[in-house]
Amino acid sequence: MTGNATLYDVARAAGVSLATASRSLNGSTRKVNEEYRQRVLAAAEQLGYTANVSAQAVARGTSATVALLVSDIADPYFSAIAAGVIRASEEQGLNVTMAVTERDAQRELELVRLLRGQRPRVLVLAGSRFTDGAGDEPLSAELESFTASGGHVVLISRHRLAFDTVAIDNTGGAAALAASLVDLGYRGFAVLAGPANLVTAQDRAAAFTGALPAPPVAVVHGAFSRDAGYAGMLELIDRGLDTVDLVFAVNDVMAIGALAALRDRGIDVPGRIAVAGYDDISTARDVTPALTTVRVDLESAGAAAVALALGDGGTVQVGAEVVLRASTPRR
Amino acid sequence: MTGNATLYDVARAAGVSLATASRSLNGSTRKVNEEYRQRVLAAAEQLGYTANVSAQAVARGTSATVALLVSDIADPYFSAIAAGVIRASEEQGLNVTMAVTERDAQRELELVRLLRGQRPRVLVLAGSRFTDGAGDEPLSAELESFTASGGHVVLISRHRLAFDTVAIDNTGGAAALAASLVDLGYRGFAVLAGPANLVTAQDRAAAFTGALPAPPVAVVHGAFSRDAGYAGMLELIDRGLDTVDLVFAVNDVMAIGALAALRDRGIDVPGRIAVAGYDDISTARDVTPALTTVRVDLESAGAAAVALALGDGGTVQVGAEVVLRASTPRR
DNA sequence: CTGTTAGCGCCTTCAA
DNA sequence: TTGAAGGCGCTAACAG
Repeated sequence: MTGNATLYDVARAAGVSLATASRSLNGSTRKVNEEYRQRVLAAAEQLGYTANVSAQAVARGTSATVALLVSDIADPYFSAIAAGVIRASEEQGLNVTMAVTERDAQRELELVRLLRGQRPRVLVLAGSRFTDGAGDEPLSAELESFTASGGHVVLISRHRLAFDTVAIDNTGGAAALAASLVDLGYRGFAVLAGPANLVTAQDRAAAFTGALPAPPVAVVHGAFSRDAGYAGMLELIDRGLDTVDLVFAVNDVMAIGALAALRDRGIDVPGRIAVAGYDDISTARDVTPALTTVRVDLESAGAAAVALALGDGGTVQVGAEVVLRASTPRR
Repeated sequence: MTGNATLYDVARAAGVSLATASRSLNGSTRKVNEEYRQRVLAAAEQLGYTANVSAQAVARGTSATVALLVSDIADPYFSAIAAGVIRASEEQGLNVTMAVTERDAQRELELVRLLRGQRPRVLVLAGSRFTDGAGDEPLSAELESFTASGGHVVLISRHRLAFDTVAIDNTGGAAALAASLVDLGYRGFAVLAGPANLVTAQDRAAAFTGALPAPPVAVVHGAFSRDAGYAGMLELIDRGLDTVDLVFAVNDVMAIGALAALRDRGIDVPGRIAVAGYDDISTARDVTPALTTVRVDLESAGAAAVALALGDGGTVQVGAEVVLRASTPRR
């Protein structure tokens, strides 16, 4: 067989009209003679027919797809979210298409435009906004015109924009973590605060320091990555951390980088200095010492996003829960 | 603005014909009066026009999409591959749509049919086949009729099927690892061999044991996951590993599970027993002790898959390189 | 170089 | 219930 079988082909093979074939294959309310139906199904099977979803999308004016935009799919944070989005989408018979922004606002805007071209039913944006609101304006406009044309937009963890959103509890979790650590006896804090212009990073850092009895000894900014965590920790070390007994990294990936830096410099963790992160990515429990962190159910967040879009919209919070592990023993 | 602007709208707004609008917006070889062109562009901009890719796909008879099928996107192995596929696709102006099989052959087949419906230009299947060939037949048929209709199929790491493939060096790497370990003085080996019916797992295990001077002391099967690695290691411990001085897990995720089990049982690594894995996922270097493994550049493999599809096809090997770390010191 | 006009594959009124 | 026919948004000959 060469070339894809078309609906017309199966209709002819089954000896029925196009309409009947369409109705028995993809139609909504079935009202087609059972015998015809069987003939069509058989013909389709025999010809290896698969409906051309593009054509369906054009004809119906809407496609069965969910478009997902993430910063970096290799980052466990986003791959967990993606897993949730994909699972929930598939359950609803929706396909997901996906693109990665590499944390570039400009690129993000382009990709949103591109994805809009697919006329997806839902557009999910995961990843935090920038605090300076750079590029917010055109993005908002783009998203608004998308919703105006019947699409659903769901934001994961970026509360600055006015769309349905799955909020991740950054402030509550960070504050609770700070409280727990103080409770454990820690007194001198340093913070690997991540990008100064990323809302999520800033929220976590601010809530954490806000819940401390005294201001942190040091705050270092850097990218949201493992390597930046490593570099930031080195910087902290070089600055001297005599009065520091705990380093809080605003995400686990950075915390793991920090652990590596401490190890490489021969500084005992948690003996000399304790470390805590945020997110509870799966490797958090596998590093040594196991990392104290704040658990966020990212996969649920992803699933919630599509549920929100397909449901009544609004905002939903996914909780954050402090998970104390070996990296922060009682002091 | 309500509803999506259509090409017809912008043509009218610009005072030109549909064809001219099409040509200046999406046309290939541009041969349109610059003034008209500007007018069209302005109108498009003003109306917030985005080409309906579905309509384009229907009209052109081909879509600009790459469909990617992975076993589990939350698994770092697959998310690295996905990152490569996405990056390379975007560089070529292709969108990627993605689905996850959850390692279920039946589901995989369904998803392939579903994805075919999108008439993608390329279909990338990542993830190993089953040794029993279960479900190979219908899958092959499906893939063949896809290629027959002009699509490109690329398999990543599953050499049993006759399509273009990005082969991952499982045997060479495993053999080299075995040799290195023997060289380091290890003599008693146990293998966490993963699923008995997964080609990749089997290849690695077989090549590893084949390169050993004597058969391994023990071989345990289980899923390809962290938890299965943990469970398998416990089983090994319970069987008694007096003569074992090294455990090889056929992938890093399992190896990390094994490390956790050893830690929980208070067994010193690498003092009492050494551990090695495969893949060199990014956390391999962050666990303690850092994991000896075999590096496979998964992201390159993903990128190579789309290059292959867009190029001349064939088979490409991505190399494997032994990476010795602290988990396997000289004995 | 521009506009007209068939389609692309499918869905969906509208009569029959 | 079935079939014929128009239309979805866009592209690609085809004439002008």
